[in-house]
Amino acid sequence: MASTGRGARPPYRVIAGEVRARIRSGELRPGDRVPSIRQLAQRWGVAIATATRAAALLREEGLVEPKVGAGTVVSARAVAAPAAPERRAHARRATVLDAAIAIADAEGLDAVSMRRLAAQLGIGPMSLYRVVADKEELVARMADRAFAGCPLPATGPPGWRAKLELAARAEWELCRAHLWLPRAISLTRPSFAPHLMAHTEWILGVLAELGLPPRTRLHEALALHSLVLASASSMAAETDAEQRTGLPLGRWRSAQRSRAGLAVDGTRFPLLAAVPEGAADDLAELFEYGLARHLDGFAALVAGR
Amino acid sequence: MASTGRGARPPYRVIAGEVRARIRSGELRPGDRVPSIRQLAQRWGVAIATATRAAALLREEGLVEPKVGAGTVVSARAVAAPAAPERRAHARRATVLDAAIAIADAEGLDAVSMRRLAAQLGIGPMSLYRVVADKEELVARMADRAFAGCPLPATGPPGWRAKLELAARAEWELCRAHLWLPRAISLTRPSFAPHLMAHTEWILGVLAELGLPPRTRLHEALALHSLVLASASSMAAETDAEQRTGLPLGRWRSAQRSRAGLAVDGTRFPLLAAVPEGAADDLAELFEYGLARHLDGFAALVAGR
DNA sequence: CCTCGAATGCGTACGGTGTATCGATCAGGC
DNA sequence: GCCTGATCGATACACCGTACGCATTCGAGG
Repeated sequence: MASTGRGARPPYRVIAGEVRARIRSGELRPGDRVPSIRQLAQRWGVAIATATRAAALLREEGLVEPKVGAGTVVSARAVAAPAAPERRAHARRATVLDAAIAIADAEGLDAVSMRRLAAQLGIGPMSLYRVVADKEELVARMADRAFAGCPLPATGPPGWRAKLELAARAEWELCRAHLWLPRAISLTRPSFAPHLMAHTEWILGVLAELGLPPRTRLHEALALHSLVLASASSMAAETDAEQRTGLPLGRWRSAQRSRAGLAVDGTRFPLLAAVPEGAADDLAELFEYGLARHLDGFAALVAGR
Repeated sequence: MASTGRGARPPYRVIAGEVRARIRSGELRPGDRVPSIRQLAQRWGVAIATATRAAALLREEGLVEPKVGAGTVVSARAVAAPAAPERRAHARRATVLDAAIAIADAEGLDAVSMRRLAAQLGIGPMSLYRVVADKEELVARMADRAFAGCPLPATGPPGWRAKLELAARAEWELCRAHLWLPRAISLTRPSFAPHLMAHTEWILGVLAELGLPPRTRLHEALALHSLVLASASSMAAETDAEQRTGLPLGRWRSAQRSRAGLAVDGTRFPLLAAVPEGAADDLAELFEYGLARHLDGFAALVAGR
């Protein structure tokens, strides 16, 4: 939760809202010039940067189009081609996201703070907010960009099962390379980013030939996705904890047992205690188990109709 | 990551380490008195509380045994039974955890900060650290306590499938009641807390009759667990985002589409666009779909041997 | 009785976080 | 040379987890 609570909106939002209302009401019509940034700043008694932020908000919403040197006008209808500054921001984003991904890969997602990232890039922390609105958006875009490294072939192997396995394993491998990915994705709203959507689209394409109702197709695609993420986030939690405590899983378990004062050895949880040492260590094996069972079940569904 | 980085250990750990070294080296032998708390405090130039903390650490490790009124001596071998103060801490923990759970239920896991929780209880923030060592431990214990509200019958319905469905749905319902649970659990090391272990134990009990190798049994139990958590964490992310942005999923999607400048409507992702509106909204249905497919697949595995 | 270990509570402080705002400067159309 | 919008570095705020200091109390040996 941000420092600004539920009710108190920051000034730049108030200003943007006022202008937006004037546009909506028809007082300002398409083509009209909206108050300049300095006019806004003076009118509201705020700094230029604040007025700039309000203007940027309106621009992002597609309500206005800035003409450098000639003021800002109310845009005609929808957004035209993204203006030059938009393209520039897009280019900057790439380097910012790459740096953020590098940090997350090396030291985990928690190490990616705005200050740290800015320092890495040699810029001020606040400069990042010209490229992303939020930290949340930063993380979401990181996840999407990482997903770009998970390309699926135009024509995969023959058979739907091999194709689905391919897609699931590709995503799994991606999560293995970027351990922060599952956390970043589960923070995002489901299927936000374009590359992630492309992945889902590919799977939907595989499912299209099977004669299932569209609702079922979507369920299957999302279920596969969840399957990968669940295993991957276990793996991430595991290696993360291992790094933090310095103990591998086995040793940690026994340490916890004695500390918690639990008599785990047979008396309370005999079956759990009987599990062979290190049976859960190989998360990849666990993932393959879950995938196999799920696809077996799905095959039964497909064959059944 | 805590403020104390990798290298700089807090003083109380340094003190404890020093004493520990003297015990390990044989300079202090079992039965010998270790320096009193006040002696330690004076010797290191720290407050009594810090020396107490160091002594508490050694006590927890079972290296020393305090004799009230007669100093602290190096313990003979292992730890004796947990003393009365341990019980008192246990009782206090319950009220602390209940308060924390209440906050998390009402306002989400992020609203549970040490300060906030302490304020709720009318105590100082630091008093919490007498009951839990960490925020991490707090969250883990919260999850475990919540899991206590997920009791499974001694003798469930007939048939392994009905029993597994019962267990999975019980966990699902629990996550539905406590939306923060999936996040809290995935932060914890897998199967840490006793109640969670009891759940796993119950499932292992169901699987015991099927004649599968132990490794497979564990895989199945963990797979079921993951299945529930994956769906539940999607649900949590969804309702959380809905609260924050105030938009339900459908509206948010269209807003994002226009903002991101994506032409989603058919040109780039035709299959995704063709999915009926609101098909992914019912997470419960998605969960049931995943559960059914998985159990079908597992049934095939059971029948196959 | 006196002293010691333990528990408790409250206050302060440090270093971190995300991000709103300020003030000044840079680049380009009229 | 005006004005425009774009950009940057620095400051500030509120909050976080938690280490540490200090004062007090309790209950059990010596």
